[in-house]
Amino acid sequence: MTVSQTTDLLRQHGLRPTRQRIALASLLFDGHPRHVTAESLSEQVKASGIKLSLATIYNTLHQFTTAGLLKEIKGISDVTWFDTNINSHHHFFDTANSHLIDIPASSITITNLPETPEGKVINGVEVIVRLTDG
Amino acid sequence: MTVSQTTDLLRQHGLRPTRQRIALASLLFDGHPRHVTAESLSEQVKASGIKLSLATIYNTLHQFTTAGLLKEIKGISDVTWFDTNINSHHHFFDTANSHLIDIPASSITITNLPETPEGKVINGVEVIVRLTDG
DNA sequence: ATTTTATTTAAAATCATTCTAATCTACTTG
DNA sequence: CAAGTAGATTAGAATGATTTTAAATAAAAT
Repeated sequence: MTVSQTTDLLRQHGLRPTRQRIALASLLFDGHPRHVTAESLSEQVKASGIKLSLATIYNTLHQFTTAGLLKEIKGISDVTWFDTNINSHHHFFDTANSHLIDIPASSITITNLPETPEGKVINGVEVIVRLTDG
Repeated sequence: MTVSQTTDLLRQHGLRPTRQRIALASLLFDGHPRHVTAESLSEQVKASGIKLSLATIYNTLHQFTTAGLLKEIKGISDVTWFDTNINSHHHFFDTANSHLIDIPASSITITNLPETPEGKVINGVEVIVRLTDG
């Protein structure tokens, strides 16, 4: 993606095409699917000789997410939950009040899962159904 | 559950029945399913007039988890991930190296999901298939 | 060119969680 | 039952991810 294409992309999403956003968008939207953390992206940025503050990387990742250019993989809030139900099961997570509700394992069927990568085994499957006020 | 029953439960799982563990086990294993964070449990503890350090609550939650009395709801590690794939899809999470691999949404089927609670709507479904070296 | 408004940044702050090192308590052995 | 020892608890410091603050800078509008 050229700088001018990146500029257009940013403008189309209501974001000023700053030097920093252009640099990050160029790294992120090269056509290959990519999973990044603020830290991993910061390392890529450094490796490519650009200097950006970590705060800007956090800001930009959130702005891109709000703009619909990225998706945040959320899990269940940012704290660790423990469950007295030790059987295999899943959860509703009510984002309005951070409450969890159990979903029986029997409610979820997984079909045509891609092959697990060579040398790896499945250790657990966790399904989170995120609820908001309707 | 009586104190002596709680004591037995702890011993059966190789844990010394200390005052603190008995207090926490009594709160947690009252027969009702329960979802707690260290913080929420700490508040319950305070509300019931007992004094325990937060470090002990963290220690104990992990010990109970290791002993198989609790299950930790893990999500994807402890950092926030962003994905350039904005379509609905799911993930393998390789715990050995913290790598994510996309799973197409079409691979997962959800059946007989319990009714969503009154006034709530489903905002998203996230499936995490945890991988370990096998 | 000037002004307005948004963006970036370094540094401090925050929040969940873990670590440290000292004290204490449960279990074991004499 | 009295010590001893291994394990547990704790306050407080440390850590690590993320957010906030407030000042400096850059983009857009006039």
